[in-house]
Order: sequence, then C-alpha cells, then structure tokens
Amino acid sequence: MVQQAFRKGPWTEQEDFKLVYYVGLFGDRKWDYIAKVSGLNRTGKSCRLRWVNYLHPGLKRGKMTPQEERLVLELHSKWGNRWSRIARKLPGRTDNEIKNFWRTHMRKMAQEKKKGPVPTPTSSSGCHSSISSNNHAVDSHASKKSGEESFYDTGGPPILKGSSSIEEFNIGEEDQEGFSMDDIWKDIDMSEDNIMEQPVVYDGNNFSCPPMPSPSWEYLEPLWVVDEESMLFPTSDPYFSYHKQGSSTILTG
DNA sequence: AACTGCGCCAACCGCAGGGGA
DNA sequence: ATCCCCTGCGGTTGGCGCAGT
Repeated sequence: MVQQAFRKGPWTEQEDFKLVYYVGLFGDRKWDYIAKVSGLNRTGKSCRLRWVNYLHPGLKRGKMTPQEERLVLELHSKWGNRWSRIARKLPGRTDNEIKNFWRTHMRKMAQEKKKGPVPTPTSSSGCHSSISSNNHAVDSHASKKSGEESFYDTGGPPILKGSSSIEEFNIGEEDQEGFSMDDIWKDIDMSEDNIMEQPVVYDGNNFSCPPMPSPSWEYLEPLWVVDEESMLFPTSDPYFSYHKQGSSTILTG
C-alpha cells in the first residue's frame, strides 16, 4: 500500500469550513471517516484535535479566570496530569489549554523559586502569588491581537456568534463572577471517581457545559443548513462573514 | 529601528484502551 | 480469545507575536 501523505501544520479557513460541515453531517466520532470523505487530506486524529481544541462550539476562549486557575491547581494536586479529566470540570476549556496553562504556571513558579521562597503551588492561597499577577499580565492572544477582533477576545469561537441559543455558551469574563465555584467543588466531591457527562444546564446565571471531548451537535444544528447537493456553507452566518473579512487564510499559527 | 528573549498557543507524536470483526 | 482499527490522552515542540534592550 502506498502511504498517503497527509497535510500537516496550521489549518486554513477552507479546511475549517469543511471540517465543521462534515462534523455536522456525521457527528464527532468517526474521525477517520470524516477525514476521508471530506477530502481534507488530514488524518482523523488531526481533524479531531482541530475540532476539540478550536472549532468546538462550546469552547470558551480568553484567559483563564482566577477561579478557573485555582480550580486547575486544586484538581491537579488531586489528580495529577489528568488533563482531560480536569478539563471536564472546566466548562469550555480543553485539556490542551489546561495543559498549556499548567506548563506556564510551573515555569513561573520555577522562576519565582529562583528569586525567593514561594508558597506551595497547590495551596489555593499560595498559588495566587503568581496567578493573580498572571491574570493581569498576559494573555498572549488578547494582547497580541489588539486591534483586531480575536477569537480569544470574544469568549468563544466565532461559530457561536449569531445564534442566541448557542451564544449562551459564551461565558464572558464578567460572567465568571457568577460562576459558582461552590457548585463545581460540590460536583467534584460527589463525582470524585465517577465523572459523568452532564447535560448543558442554564439556570439563568450559570452554565454547565458538556464535557469537551464529547460535544453534542444538537445545539449546533440550527447553524448548519446542510445541503449535500451543493455543499453550500451558511455564508450568511456571522462566522463566515467574519472570516470573509479577514485577509489571511490561515486561522492560526 | 533592529535584535533577542520570552510567553503562549496550536498542532504533532506516540502510546494505551475500548470495541468490533 | 485474538487481532485490528479507531479514538482519546498526555507529552512535546515549532512558530508567532510582544516586550525589553
């Protein structure tokens, strides 16, 4: 058999469109199949990763809130490097995101350690020596891309925009204040070793999103008018008009 | 203004587990 | 019962942009 040379590297706008379209058609499980029929010339793995880490409608972009940071630290002290597990407790955050955050955090801790003694990283009070400053200091994308509307500034991937039902997944930075950490802690205590997928719940203030790795397409369907014949994309969707305004075909990297 | 270092994110790789044939 | 394929997870790295010099 001749091994097919798959495309690698950053995803283009067109590839994203295709992927979203085919995930809409076939769901988010059969990645190899999607990769094949879509003609993306990517591996199923690559498609899945792109979806989970970037295109998934439940994603919450932007820097982690202090609450989230604290939660990550606590959960990490509990579970170690079980990123996906930790991610399930942070609605809208991916394991990759958390992993990256942790790396950055550890680096900072190491640097601070060089300078002088610091409280233990896993203590919720101690970690704030770096965390809180971090909160103000940097968000690479938010600050980097000032001047242009960034995915990372909007509280969610653009695909979400324009749909009122979906928009509700965008938990803005401010909304995080109302994000009940107590609920999360309770949840953690209750489900310690019995993590279940939970339905999306909106009580008027807070959201509980489905775990990232297994997103549901139910809430996306209205966005996608699937036309298999013509393969038309919903160009009227804000997501697409957004991208059409952009000059670059490369979305990331 | 140019250069360098750093921080951050996206994406790849390898491995393990689960499910179906 | 075994094998194979697919999916998911964790670790790692390359590239981009910003900040400091």
